[in-house]
Amino acid sequence: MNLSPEHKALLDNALIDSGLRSTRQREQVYGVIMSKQDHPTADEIYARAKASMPTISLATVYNCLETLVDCGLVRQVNFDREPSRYCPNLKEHAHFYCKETGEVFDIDLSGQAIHELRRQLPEGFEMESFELSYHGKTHSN
Amino acid sequence: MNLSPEHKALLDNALIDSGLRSTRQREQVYGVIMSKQDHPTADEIYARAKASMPTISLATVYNCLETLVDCGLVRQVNFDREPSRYCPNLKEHAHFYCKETGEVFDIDLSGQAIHELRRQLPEGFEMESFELSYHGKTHSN
DNA sequence: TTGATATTTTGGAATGATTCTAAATATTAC
DNA sequence: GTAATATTTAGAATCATTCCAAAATATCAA
Ligand SMILES: [Mn+2]
Ligand SMILES: [Mn+2]
Ligand SMILES: [Zn+2]
Ligand SMILES: [Zn+2]
Repeated sequence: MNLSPEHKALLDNALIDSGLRSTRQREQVYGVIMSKQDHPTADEIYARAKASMPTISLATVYNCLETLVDCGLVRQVNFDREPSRYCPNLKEHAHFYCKETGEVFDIDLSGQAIHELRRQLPEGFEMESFELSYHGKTHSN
Repeated sequence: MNLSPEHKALLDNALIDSGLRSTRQREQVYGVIMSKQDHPTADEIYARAKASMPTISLATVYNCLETLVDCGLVRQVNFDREPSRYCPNLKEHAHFYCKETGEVFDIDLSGQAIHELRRQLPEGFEMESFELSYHGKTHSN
């Protein structure tokens, strides 16, 4: 019950580029992730997706998530060994995990910070991606 | 079959400080981790430990690892959802994961880089730790 | 359209790292 | 020593995720 025309087009193009088909389930899962700016687990995405598509299966949610991640439309985010979370924010950014509430926050990174991160790699290390996560508590105020 | 007197003292003090007992198995697991500068999984640590202590169990390895991590003597390192790895390097550092070989490398971080990382956090986020991991390939030469 | 073909979805079984359990051992305190 | 406490151990349980094979669906050519 969502997915803007822009996102629909993004999805279809990405799928076509990968030689994959556009399906109701893929739209639904992508829509669920895009419609809320948070970091849900597969289970949470399954629950939200079922609300307007009661027949979708958990296996399909996992399949769609893998597809979306592989197409670069969604980011997979892991904290320690907890269940994976999925992030709609494609900008290069970090995550803050609050150990009190379990909430996850996006943290923007300055160009300078990203540059500095790259600079740490010695000769011979070809970085393709990095993951930066902060753990701590948030002052609720 | 290892563990320098310095490490033995470190271990005993840390255990005492936590109200825990010094045992052969804890020494063995700590010795295994300290005796090689790499990032073994629990299974690998189990295999190495068994070489000189054939009766040690995998459950005990897991128990010892948790104890050592909680005492701050060893770092637990995770890449995506792969089995946890354990790191003897207590300095604040990052990890480079080579997607070709699966090897893990320690990456030193400059004070400037660490400062820059801290600087990214907005008001209200109290960082207790951070994890930075790079993914890519290494030029073998 | 129609049917052939390739892809996707689905429910349920399998996987595998880790954790749990409860009995056997080891360590510490008295 | 003996009792009290902590630790180890083997095996069972957990649980997120992956695998499987059958049913449903999408695509394409005629
Ligand atoms: Mn994947
Ligand atoms: Mn732990
Ligand atoms: Zn995010
Ligand atoms: Zn390390």
